[in-house]
Amino acid sequence: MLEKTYEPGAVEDRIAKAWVEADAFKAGAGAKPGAEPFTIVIPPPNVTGSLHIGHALNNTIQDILVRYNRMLGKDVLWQPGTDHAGIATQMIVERQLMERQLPSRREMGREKFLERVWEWKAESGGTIINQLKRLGASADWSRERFTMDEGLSDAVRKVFIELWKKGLIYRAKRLVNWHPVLETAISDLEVENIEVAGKMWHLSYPIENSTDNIVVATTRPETMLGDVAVAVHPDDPRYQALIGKYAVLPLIGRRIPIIADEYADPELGSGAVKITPAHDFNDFEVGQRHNLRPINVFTPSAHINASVPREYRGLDRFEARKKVLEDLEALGAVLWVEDKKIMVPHDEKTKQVVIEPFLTDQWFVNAEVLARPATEAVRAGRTKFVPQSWENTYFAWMENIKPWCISRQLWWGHQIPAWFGPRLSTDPEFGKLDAGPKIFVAETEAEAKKDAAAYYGRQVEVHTSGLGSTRFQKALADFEQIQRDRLNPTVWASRKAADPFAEMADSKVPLHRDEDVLDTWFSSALWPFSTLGWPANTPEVKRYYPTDVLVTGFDIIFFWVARMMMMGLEFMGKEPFHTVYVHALVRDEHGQKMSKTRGNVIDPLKLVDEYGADATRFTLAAMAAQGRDMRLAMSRVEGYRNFVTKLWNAARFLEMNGCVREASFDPHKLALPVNRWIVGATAKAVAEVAGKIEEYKFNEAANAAYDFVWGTYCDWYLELAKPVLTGDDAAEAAETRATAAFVLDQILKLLHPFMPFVTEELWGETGKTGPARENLLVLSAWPELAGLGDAGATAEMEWLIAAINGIRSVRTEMNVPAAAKIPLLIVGAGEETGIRVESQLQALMRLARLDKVDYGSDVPAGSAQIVLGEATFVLPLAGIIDIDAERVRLKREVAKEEVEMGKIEKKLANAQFVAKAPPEVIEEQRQRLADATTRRDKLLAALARLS
RNA sequence: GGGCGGUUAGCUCAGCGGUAGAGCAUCUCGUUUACACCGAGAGGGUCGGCGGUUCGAGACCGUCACCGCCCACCA
Repeated sequence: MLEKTYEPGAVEDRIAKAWVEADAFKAGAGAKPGAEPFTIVIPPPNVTGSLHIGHALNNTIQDILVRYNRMLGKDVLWQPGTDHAGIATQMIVERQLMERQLPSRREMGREKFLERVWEWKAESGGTIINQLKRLGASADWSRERFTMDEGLSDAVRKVFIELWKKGLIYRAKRLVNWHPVLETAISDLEVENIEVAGKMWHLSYPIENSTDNIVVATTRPETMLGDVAVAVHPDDPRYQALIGKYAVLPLIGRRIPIIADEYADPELGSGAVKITPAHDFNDFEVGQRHNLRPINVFTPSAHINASVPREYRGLDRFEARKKVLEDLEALGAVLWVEDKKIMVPHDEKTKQVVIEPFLTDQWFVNAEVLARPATEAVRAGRTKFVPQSWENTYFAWMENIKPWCISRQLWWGHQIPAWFGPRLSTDPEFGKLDAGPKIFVAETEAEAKKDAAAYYGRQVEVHTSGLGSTRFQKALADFEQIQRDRLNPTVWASRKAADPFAEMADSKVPLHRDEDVLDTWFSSALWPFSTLGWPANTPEVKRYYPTDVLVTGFDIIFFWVARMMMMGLEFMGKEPFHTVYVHALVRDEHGQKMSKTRGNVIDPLKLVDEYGADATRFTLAAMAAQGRDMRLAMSRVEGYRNFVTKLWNAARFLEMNGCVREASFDPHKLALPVNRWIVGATAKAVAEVAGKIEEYKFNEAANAAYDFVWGTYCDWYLELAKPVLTGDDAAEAAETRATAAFVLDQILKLLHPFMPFVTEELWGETGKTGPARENLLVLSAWPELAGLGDAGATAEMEWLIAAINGIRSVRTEMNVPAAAKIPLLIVGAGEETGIRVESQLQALMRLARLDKVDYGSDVPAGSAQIVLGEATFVLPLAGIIDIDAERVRLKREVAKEEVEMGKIEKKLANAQFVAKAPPEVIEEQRQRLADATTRRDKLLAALARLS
């Protein structure tokens, strides 16, 4: 017995367990023999994360695709897992240390700290996975992966090394976006430019040996400490005489050249621009063009460093700005200050920390080379974006792609498999400025040592990170010094004289592993194949790569999708998926992006608690229109919760009426029109829903299912079935019971991808009677109903529905009490109407609440009349209805028809229309005109009969 | 400064070349063999403005207005 109401809380847990026990989500579960694979990799949520509404949408869509394809009998793999999320995770654990007043990250050291992060991961890393399970996500949880798993780490190392060997990874001293609080490089994509009310200071720099000045402007005056030039446009007539001369940098006294560079825009400000290569991306390029050595004035925490006069050292960048301005003011070098809205780069996550361009040694991927095939794959249509408009975004970014800085100065992540050592004097780079250390990239330390030993021709000693990089730097410098000394016999002789061990000093080479880790997205980029076991040639790699669909939000097209495309093509030779479905962003009711800092987050788990996972999922699916963000309204969730209840009650109705499935049931052999009609309508709904899912139009699929179940099956079929079930024809009743049960089965399948819990529960409950179920619903086959449908039965039922609607409408308008049963007189009925009335008499009487139906030719005075085909349905309501009201009603109906007729007549009178419109459209219009005219005439006749 | 998207019923949103839709809200009715998380009925829109294409335009094109997002180095 079904409970009176559906209680999602209790049921969902039980159903979830049943699925797990049946291994229903395992790769290949329910697959037909010889089935083709269908693969989706989950966008791995941050291991630190908890489920937000975007995850809920993202995973609901994936689950709909996965469950649907599983029911089609494909060999389905939904590969789940989590991402180690370098920065976010490290920050969480660091915050935890602080809160518990434990030693800080640096105090405890790298090894201890990482142990702690792993502990934390073991404790809380499963949170989001459990939350996904609560949503009903049917991923193969037995295959859960983590981006820092051993296997995935192998893949990362392998890819790094291969790209290094191909020259697609390199190390360079470049300006990067630097996070001065975290003290690491961050991605361009993690920087958000925020407009703030700022100021622009116009500064005057004196010209050397002259009384002249040159005026420059800046929004960041503290950077002037690192100025190395002033640039003017080569054609700017105002400055021709100054090009090649020197300005004297105030406060510092440095002579800086006045250079000609087209970067300077004569239209802007004074036309002269200060050049600070270490602290501005444009200036860096100018500096390179003119061979200017950048002067970095910041420490990693954006305090002033030792390269400037003592009084500024140690100041925070904003304090330094103040002091620099004060001092410049004192010199009279500040000409004027302008209020200005300026774009300031902020850390995207907190939007608090101002990001600095900072000169550091970093690792880069030559993204330009990798982007070419990745762009081509989309151009050629081998990978398609849905909606397609996102392809433009993808192209725009890919075609302007910049080197990808992949190193991060963090501890939590994949440590870069590179070891640094000194250069030998025989090395062509030896002694060159900025040559950097000798780099050994290798799988393991042992291999790095082997390579190093080969290079140096002697043993090497690996300095562990515990040694600290300062000591290593010294060892490195000492080694190189000896190298240098050896090159000069005189120097070497005196050195040997001073130091008896000099000869031995470089017998051991100091080698040190790079302490940096890789950008989290580096490992995410490999996700579609690393999760399948690559670089090992596993059966899964062969079977499930390339995957089918990637379901994601647009915010990570650059971060992730583009990079998976690059890595997939480079290492697997095939694009990682044929379709990228880009879903909407879920916004709050005001259209704002949901975020913790805004405090406008709708917690999907609360929705699940309150309304059930099915209602939550269905809402998200129903609102997932392509190409548009969704604003989530609670009323929608409630409405779809009601839909779940409606389905539940329909099943209860069947149960109460003994509507049990029959093994021998054949939907092709039904006697009653109502049953023939509903199986046809079911087939149509199934085809519609399937088609919409395959087009990724989840909202239309959900709505089609909803309309069919509520609007057709519940509102009409079950109501029409009632008189048959209680009627005295046992055969008809039996057929109807079996049909009702059969259609419910199809409905459960149809809705299962959207509402897995309640449908599985009902599948189980309805399976307790009738033929035994072979499988859980999750593993059952998608309905095969092609070919069902009966035009005659459909026409008859549509006629019946129109008749009932017509009578109901009149009853309400004429204020006939709902409880009152009234007679119906049919006038002018032809043969077809007669047959239909006979066939549907019971249904008509019950649903229209009639007490008898007669045929006649006269219309009694004071009757309400409804035109239906060739017949007029007369409700003799003398004394009950208000004649004037009925006259008004009929006139309104006449007017409606005449408006319609007018429109069509105008169209048909238009020679252009008749000449150019397709014949079927013209025919349709003619038919509509004829119909409207008939209805109008009958209504006029009815009106005439009234008086 | 570029690019993208939006503007349709009171609210949240579908529809994107041939009869304006849904959910919620509103109004009326409701002794009915499931369901009041329900049933029946009703009201409510010149589809942002203007121009154009077309036999025909919420729908296609142009333009304007407002809203939102993404990208971008104005010192």
